[in-house]
Amino acid sequence: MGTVKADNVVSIKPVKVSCKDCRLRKFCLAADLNAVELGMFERITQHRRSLERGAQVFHSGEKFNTLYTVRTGSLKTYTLTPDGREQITGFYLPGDLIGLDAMSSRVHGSSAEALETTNLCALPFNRLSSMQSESIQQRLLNLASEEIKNRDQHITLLGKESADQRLASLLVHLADRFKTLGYSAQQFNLSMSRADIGNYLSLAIETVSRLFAKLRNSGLIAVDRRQLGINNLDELRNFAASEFPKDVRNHLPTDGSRAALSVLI
Amino acid sequence: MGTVKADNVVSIKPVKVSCKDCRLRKFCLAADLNAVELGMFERITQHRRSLERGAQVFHSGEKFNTLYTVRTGSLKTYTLTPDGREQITGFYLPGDLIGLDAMSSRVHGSSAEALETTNLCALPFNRLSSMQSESIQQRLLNLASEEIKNRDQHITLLGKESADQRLASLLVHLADRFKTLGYSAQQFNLSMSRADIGNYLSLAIETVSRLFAKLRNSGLIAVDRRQLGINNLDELRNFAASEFPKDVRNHLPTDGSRAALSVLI
DNA sequence: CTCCTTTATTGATCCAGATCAATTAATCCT
DNA sequence: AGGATTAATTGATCTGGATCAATAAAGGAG
Repeated sequence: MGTVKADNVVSIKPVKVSCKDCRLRKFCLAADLNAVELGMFERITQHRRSLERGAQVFHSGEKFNTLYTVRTGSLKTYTLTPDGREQITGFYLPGDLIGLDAMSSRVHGSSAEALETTNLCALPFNRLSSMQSESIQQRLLNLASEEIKNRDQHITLLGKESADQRLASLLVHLADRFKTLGYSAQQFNLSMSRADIGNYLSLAIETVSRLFAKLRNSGLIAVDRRQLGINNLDELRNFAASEFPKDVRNHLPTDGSRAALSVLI
Repeated sequence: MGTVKADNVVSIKPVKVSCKDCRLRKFCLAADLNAVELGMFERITQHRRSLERGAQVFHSGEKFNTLYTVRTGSLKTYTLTPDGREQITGFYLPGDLIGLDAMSSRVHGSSAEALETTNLCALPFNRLSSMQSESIQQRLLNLASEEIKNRDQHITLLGKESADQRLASLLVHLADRFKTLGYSAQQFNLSMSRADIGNYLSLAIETVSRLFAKLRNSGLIAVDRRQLGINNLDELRNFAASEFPKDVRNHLPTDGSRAALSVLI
């Protein structure tokens, strides 16, 4: 990441993929637009940004003027603590919109960084607003609302789930996201490092490593470096939402149906 | 809280306070409305809800159709973990809008409960939408954006701050909020229990109690049950944002300027 | 190819904050 | 008022996950 991260110049070049044919349209701001609006939208969205791993899309503190939709690749967003440590607040996959938290103050409150080679659609906010499209306003509001709900989920994860459950939850969440996007939920690549995962889940990287080993030993997943296979998504989901609070763990029945889990507990 | 919480019937009665004269207008959805729009808004918002402590405004899973603005009092919002434990996601004070996270799915993803006697303005969402007011749309978007930013802050608090910093951060945050509302930042009442504070900050209630004692002993605050006095807001703010990660704490200079802090560390 | 840096794994030890326990102080009934 | 429930404080002990440490494995640059 070192040299790449330092001062990566971002190439801005039009890429010829019309919104009309875009596989991701139903996830993006243009979801509900009619043909006419879509034309306007496409004229506004002509700029695409291509990023290498480690490249920053925007920094906390910068002036906000553009929303971005992920077209390919993935990103992380993060805030900084007063003493400069980074707290990852979200991972973003194709179809996701980033920058919503800056709409009000017009200043970015978080930073965004590509986790791998990533393509974005840049949506200049003022021009979006000037479209006066009811559909887009609606969509923005819905996406912001979803974002709040996601954050609430994550707060609940950080506040109430054990280390094991946190990692399992993340994997299940990613699997579900990939499935929605039409990719395999059973087999995918983790574009984020163990450090990123630990940071996001508020766990030490050694703990993350140990938990991967634990899940592998239990047979729930197969993991080799960043390549992940989920052997039993339902059971992994059960484990993530395990209804056994810490103090009850040791009193589990080891009889049959929870065989794989018993390895874990 | 017991019997009150159980099945509190909520009285819906018009209260004669016009939005035009409302001291909280600049914080609420009606912030930027012109006289005509304000009239429409007021006709929509005729219903006020009055709640006793422990009364629920809405439950997670319920159909969403109304946003609420806090007029007096305060509330907590919370999600439930799969095994039924509650995770508080926010405290809401006069002027705050609750329910934004449900706009997209039209189903509440969290619950809201009054922390004390509380009055709300109920804003039926469909009727708001039908106003087609650009100002209101804008305002909704901005408030949702702020809400995302607040959640990011809280995630950072849960993920990166020590127990001491968390409590100090909450107190500073409350002080700032009260100040914005025109109340004293130095002296206010904590409407939430120690249990609520602990839940919100992800700390055991015993820890919260000990931290209050610690802050009191340091001279930064005065606290008697739920009555809080902040003796030195700036120093409390410094402490909350203390740039000394856990591992450096013991190497602090004990010389002068950080005298009060040294009691704490 | 080799050297170097980064990322990940695994083991040993430690500690911040949780849990357990006992006491006190409010507040709520009847 | 008096007994009962709930909220808060304070002390003693325990533990999940952090930190420290060493090693391995994978890229990456020349």
